[in-house]
Amino acid sequence: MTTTHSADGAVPLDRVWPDEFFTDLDHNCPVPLYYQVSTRLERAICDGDIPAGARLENEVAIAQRLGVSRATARRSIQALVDKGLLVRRRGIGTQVVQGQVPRPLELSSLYDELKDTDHAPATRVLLHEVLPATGPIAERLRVPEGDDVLHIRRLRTSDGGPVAILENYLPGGFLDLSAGELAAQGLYQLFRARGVAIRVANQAVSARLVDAEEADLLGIASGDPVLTMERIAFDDPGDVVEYGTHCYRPDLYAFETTLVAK
Amino acid sequence: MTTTHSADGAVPLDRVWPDEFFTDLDHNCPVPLYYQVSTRLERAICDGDIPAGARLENEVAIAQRLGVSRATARRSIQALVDKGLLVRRRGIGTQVVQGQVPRPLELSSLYDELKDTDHAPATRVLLHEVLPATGPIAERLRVPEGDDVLHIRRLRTSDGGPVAILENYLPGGFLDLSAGELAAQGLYQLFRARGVAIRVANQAVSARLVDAEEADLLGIASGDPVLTMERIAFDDPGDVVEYGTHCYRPDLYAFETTLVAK
DNA sequence: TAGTGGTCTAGACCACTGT
DNA sequence: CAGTGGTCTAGACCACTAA
Repeated sequence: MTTTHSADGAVPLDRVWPDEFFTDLDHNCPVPLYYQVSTRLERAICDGDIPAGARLENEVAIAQRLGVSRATARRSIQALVDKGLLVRRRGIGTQVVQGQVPRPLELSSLYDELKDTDHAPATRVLLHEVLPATGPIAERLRVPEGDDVLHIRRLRTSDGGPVAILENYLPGGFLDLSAGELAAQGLYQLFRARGVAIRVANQAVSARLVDAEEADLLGIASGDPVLTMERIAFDDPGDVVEYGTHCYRPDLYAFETTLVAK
Repeated sequence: MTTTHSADGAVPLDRVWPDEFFTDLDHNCPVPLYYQVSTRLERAICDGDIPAGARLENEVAIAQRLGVSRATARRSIQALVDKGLLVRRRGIGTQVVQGQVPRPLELSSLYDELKDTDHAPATRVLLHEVLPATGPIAERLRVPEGDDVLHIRRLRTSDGGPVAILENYLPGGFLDLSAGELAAQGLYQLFRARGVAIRVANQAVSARLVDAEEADLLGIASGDPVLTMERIAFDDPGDVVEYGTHCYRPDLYAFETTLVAK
């Protein structure tokens, strides 16, 4: 067998690197080089321009072709390894993962998810009140008991049908969030608009039976199950931004994730 | 205010770096330097030896103290940033996240989870058969329809009580997995023992009502809800290793996760 | 302005894999 | 053995933040 083929349509086993996708790298652009490479490479893979199972050229060769250091090339590749698109094996090489399309999804809001998947999200604000934090709420929001917090309850619909009931508590800094704002945008959008970036969140997903009021709101029968999610979200400095307990119609919603081993 | 305090018990606002935790770094050890630093640093944070909210010394100083390059020190810190324990801000510094203990949890098996949390997991094999793959199963396992696959159904108990019913299909390479092995160990343990490393998994969590047989097995009433999980797991080269549909008692189990924003 | 993290380079040596 | 990814170094310049 020779070492280099060029146009064998069937199974390109030899090293692959499509230079043509990387002609417009800009070393003077404010966007980092590794990111430019990474995004282009990701697109080439997702579009199938680099076929599943293909072996990439080795890192030093890639770095040379791109005109960047090996560290930079490596960092670009690492980003896709972390996403589960590429697999590295020492002594072997780097390979595109075999057929599958691992969806991204992480730490996003229901509103964003629905919007991104071409559903039309809408929100009805069922409750909007400021009250002093009771024990359990104060504990979860990490504020002193008795501090004013915002308590909201929303019905989230998608394409007109009810999908979830979202109950949230927010600490003192957000008392001025209006019902109008909450009806028009997702909670996490409002956070972003205020310059609050969610950094970490702890969440637990489970199930229970629906209660009568929820059944009515969600348009399901009493005795039906609901999917539940409880979440505490933290901002950059580690302060609690939101505590929420949500319940979802399990026939309309599931928590889908792609997990990548460390 | 002076720039360096030493023993002000209350609020150590100045830069923090406990040299004493890093006296045993071994440059000749096969375990990577960045990993040695990272694990020690993580423990110091989790044990509270570096208090929540503390600001770390700057990266160049840390690197000097450790006797490593800045890149290595940086990589150690980055690992903890990815875990949500640290926050970096350009022009400001690196800070320990304010009070919380984000649990790890990612791509692990129920068996491991129970074991790690000091519960005693046990497995009863309810079903163990080899059969030709029907359409939907073949599609999910990415094997030709009619290929032999292993179909298993297990009851997982914790401290003697039933927690979940695990139904799985495995492709041809695993037909020889015995019922005895499955009773004694978790599925993912068996994979590891065979040198199969799970790399990526797609999973969806939802809820439904329990059926009569399941209710009996799980020791709950018919009409009760169960938490469901469906998962397809891929190994290093991207081949499907396992397809499973599980159902859990929601009063005994929840999917807990810590999400970190990219 | 001085200090911080964010990026990048051009080397180097090693451990592992196949032949 | 030669080739691969994994790690590490010692520099450098930049963008951002605060005083």
